[in-house]
Amino acid sequence: MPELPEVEVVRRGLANWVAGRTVSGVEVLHPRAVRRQPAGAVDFTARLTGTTLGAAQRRGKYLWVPLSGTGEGFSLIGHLGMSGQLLVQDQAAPDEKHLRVRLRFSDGGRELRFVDQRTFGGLAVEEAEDGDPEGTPVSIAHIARDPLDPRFDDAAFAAALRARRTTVKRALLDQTLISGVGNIYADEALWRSRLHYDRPTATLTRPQALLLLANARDVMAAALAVGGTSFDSLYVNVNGESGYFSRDLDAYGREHEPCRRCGTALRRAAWMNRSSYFCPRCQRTPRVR
DNA sequence: AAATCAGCCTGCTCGC
DNA sequence: TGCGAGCAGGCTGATT
Repeated sequence: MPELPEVEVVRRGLANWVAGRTVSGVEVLHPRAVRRQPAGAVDFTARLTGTTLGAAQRRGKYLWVPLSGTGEGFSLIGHLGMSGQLLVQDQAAPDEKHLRVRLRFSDGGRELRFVDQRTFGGLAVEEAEDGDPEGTPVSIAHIARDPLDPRFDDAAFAAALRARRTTVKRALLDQTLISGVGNIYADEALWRSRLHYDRPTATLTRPQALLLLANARDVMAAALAVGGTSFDSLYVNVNGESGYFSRDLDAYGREHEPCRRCGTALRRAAWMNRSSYFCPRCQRTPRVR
């Protein structure tokens, strides 16, 4: 499941392979893939056809590609959801089973395909938020900056985190507070910080909040570095089977395996319809809830 | 206003 | 072998 590092790999791929190319044709094979387009697939196709793609941008897990020419002022936005992939493919390559959207280009080169098994992801063409100098699309503007963004404000984050009346993992997954963090990197950052997922945010000290942020940033940067090395330049995709599961995870998916700090068997707890992996010794359960 | 959570979606694995 | 349950879980929108 793509989180910030995986989406960043895709962004780089888009910047390398589709920037500067003009869209000659659009095919929507599943309407759900463009459900965020208010006027539907026909409108999506019309707005995209004939435009030229710019350099891909990213905030958290969202991507957007500014359009020029007939699409000036608009962006193609994308979210991979749980299972989305953006692939640069030969036109002759057979359609993927879960191919949802196809973009062809006027140069006759490889096409861009949006493939998504579970259709939690999607594409849309959207205008920039009014007055935003960075051209952030409307539906992305409410998302907080991510920790790899140079303009992320560490001190403001620490203060906002401590002001919340919730628990720390919920806060990490709240994309309006900090973006890009998903279930995997949340568990990794908490393990590195020796914090239990149910720790009330209000009980964190400022140094603890800053340490948690630093750990989240570090683990995502380290994953991005690994993702870069295993990135297959033939594709602009995240391929779950080709190396991203070999990341050096310390917590996620390691139930019953020894903690790399203290040797205690890690546990998995059901949490919010998902799982939390933690060390019961290093990450003590908060006494008061 | 902030916090919470059902629902969306498909493929795979497991137990019976 | 078939079948249902459980699991993977980010985000939207509704509710409290």
